[in-house]
Amino acid sequence: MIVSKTLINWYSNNKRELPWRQTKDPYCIWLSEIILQQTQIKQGLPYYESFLREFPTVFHLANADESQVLKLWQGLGYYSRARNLHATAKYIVEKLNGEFPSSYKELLQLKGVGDYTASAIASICFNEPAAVVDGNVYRVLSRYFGIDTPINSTQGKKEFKLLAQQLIDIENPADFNQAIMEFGAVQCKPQNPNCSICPLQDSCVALQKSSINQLPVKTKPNKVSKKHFNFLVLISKDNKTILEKREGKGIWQNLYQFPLIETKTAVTEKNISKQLSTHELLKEVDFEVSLYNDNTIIHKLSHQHLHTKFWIIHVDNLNGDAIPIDNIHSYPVPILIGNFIDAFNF
DNA sequence: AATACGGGGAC
DNA sequence: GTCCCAGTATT
Repeated sequence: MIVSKTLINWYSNNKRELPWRQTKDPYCIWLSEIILQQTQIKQGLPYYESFLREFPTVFHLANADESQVLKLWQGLGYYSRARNLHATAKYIVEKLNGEFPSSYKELLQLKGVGDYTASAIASICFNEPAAVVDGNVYRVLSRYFGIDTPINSTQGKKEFKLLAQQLIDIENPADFNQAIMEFGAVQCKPQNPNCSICPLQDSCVALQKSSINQLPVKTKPNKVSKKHFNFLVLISKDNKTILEKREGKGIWQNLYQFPLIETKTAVTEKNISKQLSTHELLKEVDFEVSLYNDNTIIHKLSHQHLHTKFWIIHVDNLNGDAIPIDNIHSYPVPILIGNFIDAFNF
């Protein structure tokens, strides 16, 4: 693949001199990779130096106290990395005689080592053609191939990993992996990359389509939206009520609920009464309304908080769609409704 | 499939 | 403020 060669060539001419690039010792590579997870080189570099000074080998690290490791990690964040680092060092010393696993598959078993880190160590130290996919690789590939699959979706992770794996130079996986990452960090950077000096400018899809700034696509974590649900618990003198089936998409499809009035904001009894008098089910009907729950029930779904009020509405009669309250348990209902039914003394 | 997990750098 | 950074573990 010509792209792979171009990247490796660019790397040989442009790579920064970094201490972990002077060695293939798995301990050093492992340490550097853990430190650099979600961490910029500038921030991680001093920690790499101090860790190697304090713990020159995996045996030194394994013999330390966890608090000593955490102290040295102080300020770097994501402290589970430090705890896993220490635990893994002990594991390697005590169970593996101080010898690092040498394949992607085995490395993946280590605490704190995921797909990325296992690939990095396997390729750099053991020449295994396991493609790394980090934030840089997502950016380079999405732009070069013009792929807009969200990089934080399951689909995207699969797709980009496969693409990187197809692209990797099996003759030189170590340099290819580091090349594409370094290229992403230095040349194909997030903001305002200088594409006029890019060695891939002639074949970059995003550049042709002027979509460099649109890629990669990352779906925003949906903010939790707040909704106000008002359920109308209608009760007739002959002990009937009304349940409605939820149609269409969205939550609770095909489940049953009391007639619902969704409002933009929380409503008062006075406020809801006004709406009720014109409601389809209550037109020209005498009714008496009261609020069941004084405290708003906040039902939490993944991306919605449902601020819920149950309004008890007594009427003389209900039409033919009403069901006997005694049958209410035969209908599938959301937990929110089910909890109310169980708690309410019909 | 979401979410928690840190802190700093770049704009 | 917003986005991003050589991601992983847990729910």
